[in-house]
Amino acid sequence: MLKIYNSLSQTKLEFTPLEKNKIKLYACGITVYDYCHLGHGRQMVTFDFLVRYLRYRGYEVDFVRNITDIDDKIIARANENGETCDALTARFIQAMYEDGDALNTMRPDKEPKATEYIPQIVAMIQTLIDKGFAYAADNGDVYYNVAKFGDYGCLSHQDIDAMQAGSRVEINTAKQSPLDFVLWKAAKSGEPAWDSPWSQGRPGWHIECSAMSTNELGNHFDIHGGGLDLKFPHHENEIAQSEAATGEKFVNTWLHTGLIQVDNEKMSKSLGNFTTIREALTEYRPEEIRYFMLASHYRSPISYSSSNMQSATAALTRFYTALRDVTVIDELDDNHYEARFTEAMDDDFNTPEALAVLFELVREINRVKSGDTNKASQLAALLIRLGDVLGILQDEPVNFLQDASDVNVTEIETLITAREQARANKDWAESDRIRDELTAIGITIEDGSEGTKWRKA
RNA sequence: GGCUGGGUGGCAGAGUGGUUAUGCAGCGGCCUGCAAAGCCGUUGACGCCGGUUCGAUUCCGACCCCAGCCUCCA
Repeated sequence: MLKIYNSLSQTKLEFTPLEKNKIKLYACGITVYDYCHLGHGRQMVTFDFLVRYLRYRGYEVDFVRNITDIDDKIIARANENGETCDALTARFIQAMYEDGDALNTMRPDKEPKATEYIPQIVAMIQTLIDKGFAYAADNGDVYYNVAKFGDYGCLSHQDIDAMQAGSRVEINTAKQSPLDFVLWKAAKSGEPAWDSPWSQGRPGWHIECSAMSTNELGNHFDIHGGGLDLKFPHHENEIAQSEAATGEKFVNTWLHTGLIQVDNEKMSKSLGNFTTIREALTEYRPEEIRYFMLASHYRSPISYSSSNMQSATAALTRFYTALRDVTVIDELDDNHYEARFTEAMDDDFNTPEALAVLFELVREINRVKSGDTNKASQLAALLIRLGDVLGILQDEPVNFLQDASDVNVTEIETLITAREQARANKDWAESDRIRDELTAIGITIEDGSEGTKWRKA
């Protein structure tokens, strides 16, 4: 029984899709004015294994993730660079694909862009005005009247009065209340603008997602997610917009991914403590980054640190060492490992628990490896298949362990051959000297019955 | 100040009203020329104070601490 934690009810609930065996899922994508950092990466990886698991579980998944390609920051950055918004966003959309691909994440089924949904956005704003939930101000802006939506705060579990008391929103005289948020923003001269009944302008950030999600997935769909930092106000505002406009329930399950921290603080653009995905990839391999993210529950904060990354490397080394020299063949029909893996993942996508099951599989493989090679092969096939659900363990073990990209294979093999000669002569001093030499260049040696193997330390 | 999460062994990180998480590190053993890898065994924990209970790390309450949100942010 699949259970998912729902931010609305603040409990783990049995998950039942609206349509039998079909899940409609929307994730808030990124605003493309800069390179993605690891926080974005975690969100991509989380939705990726989530979709992989749901499909593995037999559901048809319609996965939509938007791209915000018009917004104040995009305009500001394009101006700084002296380029058009279109040129800027095209570049960073391309970069986003490169980063997502590098992390072995699948592309969403649909990726609506805000600029391609202006008519739908304008129509939704008009509906909100007609129904009395929004008002056009004299300056050409349109605002949502938060006080009109009775359930406002249902997701962040705050009431309007408390929010106003703690509000740090700047004074904006065009708004009737500080909590009201912009649906349509009138353009200043030189800014990109679209026609609307209220002004030449552009959509607010929140309305985009309401328009794109309901147009792609229907007024009422299964799962909507994003980073925890989007819960308020973004997702709260989406609920207010969508439910007011359609008169229907918007989303059944709200799912939020935990944030990445650096030195006990959130990784973010504004704090400037972020590492971009491509920067991280110069230091670590994609699978290590992915493992690092899988090693904690998706809702927990995780700390990007060298020691945590080293743990990821160590764990993957153990997996690939077990898989090395095992011929993978058809696996056994039934076994308790897969059942336990599924049980763990069914419990709100408990990847740490699922990985623990995979480690037990590793131990079993290592136990039978030298005796029952047939069984080892079957278990290895299972390990690789379950690893694929998490998006890991798909590399050739030797590729991972030797990572020949930054290593001189010829030099290593020459040294190993020389060492084997010394060992044959029982010249242990020379043998150990060569091993020290290999250790010095970061290579670990393992003497086995099938000869000497090496891997990066 | 309000609203969310969370505080678990040396580190990371699951979980549970009484019983092994798991990985790394440590210790003992096997294997090895010695190592490495692997296997077997093993030490070690639940923020603080009360309460409920035969029994709480697990439930309840207070307190302390940490993070996120209340402004754009995955």
